[in-house]
Amino acid sequence: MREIQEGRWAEGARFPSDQELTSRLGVSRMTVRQAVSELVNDGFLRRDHGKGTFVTRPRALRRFWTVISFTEEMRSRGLEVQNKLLGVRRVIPPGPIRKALRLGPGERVLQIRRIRAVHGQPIAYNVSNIPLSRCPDLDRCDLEEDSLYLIIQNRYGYRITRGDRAYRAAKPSRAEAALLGVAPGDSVLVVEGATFVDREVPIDYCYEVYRE
Amino acid sequence: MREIQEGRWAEGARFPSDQELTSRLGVSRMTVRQAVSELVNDGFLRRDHGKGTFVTRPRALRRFWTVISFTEEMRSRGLEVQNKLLGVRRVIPPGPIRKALRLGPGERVLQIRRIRAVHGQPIAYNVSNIPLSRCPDLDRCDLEEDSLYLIIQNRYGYRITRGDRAYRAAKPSRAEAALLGVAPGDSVLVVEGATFVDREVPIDYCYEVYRE
DNA sequence: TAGTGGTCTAGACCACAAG
DNA sequence: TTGTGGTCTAGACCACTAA
Repeated sequence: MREIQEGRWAEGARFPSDQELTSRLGVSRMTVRQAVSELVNDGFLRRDHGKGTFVTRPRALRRFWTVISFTEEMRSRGLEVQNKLLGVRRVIPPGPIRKALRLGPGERVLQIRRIRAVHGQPIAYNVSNIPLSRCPDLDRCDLEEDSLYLIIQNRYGYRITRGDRAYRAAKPSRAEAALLGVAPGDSVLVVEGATFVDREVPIDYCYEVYRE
Repeated sequence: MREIQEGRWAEGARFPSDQELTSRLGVSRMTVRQAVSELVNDGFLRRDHGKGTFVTRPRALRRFWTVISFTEEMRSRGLEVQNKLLGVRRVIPPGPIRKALRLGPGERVLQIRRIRAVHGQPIAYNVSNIPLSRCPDLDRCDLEEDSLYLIIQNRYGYRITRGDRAYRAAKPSRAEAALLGVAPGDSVLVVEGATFVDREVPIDYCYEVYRE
């Protein structure tokens, strides 16, 4: 009973209710719901409790926020994210990071090390480096609770406009393997790069290791 | 009835059968199946028809290939991709692209323009620039059928090792809006950058516009 | 053959939204 | 109050797998 397909419905149009499909197709309601659920999962329909079922444009497959922010990417997939703070320090960054952030020789950054977990399983190890001159007293915020980029935008009034990322497959260091719960020989995905606000001002240089 | 959670099962271990859960928890089988289906969808369990249900490690949320290759990313989500070839030309690339690809002044690239579609809906506009010196006669391959990066690896023996990408939200050009079927004022995601093989040799400079 | 998952039935009660 | 989706029941038959 899978003959319900997308027949060029207009976006936002009302889709037949469970009851209507049940009687029209002569199948039981559980069967209807299962078929409709597939279309909902594929992003063609949206159910509103008490209101009805509606045709929706298939959700965008990539959006600026979902590629730039780990938290947003996971949420867009309907997964809950836990951030575990490993450490927060004010440090003078190494040369390449200083360069990428366009900082003067003595300027310090806030180095934030975190483990991102989904369903309690560690997924990624993340190090962010944020210039203190651009986000003063960032270490007074609740960095464990919510999206770092949300804080940067809401508390400091920046607008994040661009993200540069380099992707490569690699072997984790011993410490990274231990943090992610993988074998040292396993392959991991390393993502690295700067995030920019407003007029091309770098606000973060992040280094991430994803379990693969 | 959602009290079935992940209780640190070993990977590959057998999960209780529907029947066993039904009698053990005192609920009906449809209820059990719905709860188990959620765990299957979230990647914690795998069902094998006739064999049983097994614990599986949650699938990786980001892998090198799924962030580097559009085709692979869509396939990993269980979606079918269609590539529509708009045009293939041998051209001398503009300065910034020539620089990113580390080409000499007169060297030519194969410019490949494509529309990527999922479920018949256009999702992205993509322009790849591939040095002909590194992939001679690439225009003789079937570029519509399959993954460009698969061809580069299989036919030319390269191993793709790194991808650099810059992400930004933008407004589409009039031509891009028309190709993607969006309004000119809508926001789109622009992705741009080089892909590298082996010893940091750039093999592609791609420019992509995603519907948002 | 016995056990598993895949699908389906014909009901039921509930929570939510709108008139 | 009515109609909607969310959840659940207690069965049933089928296809697949392995002994």
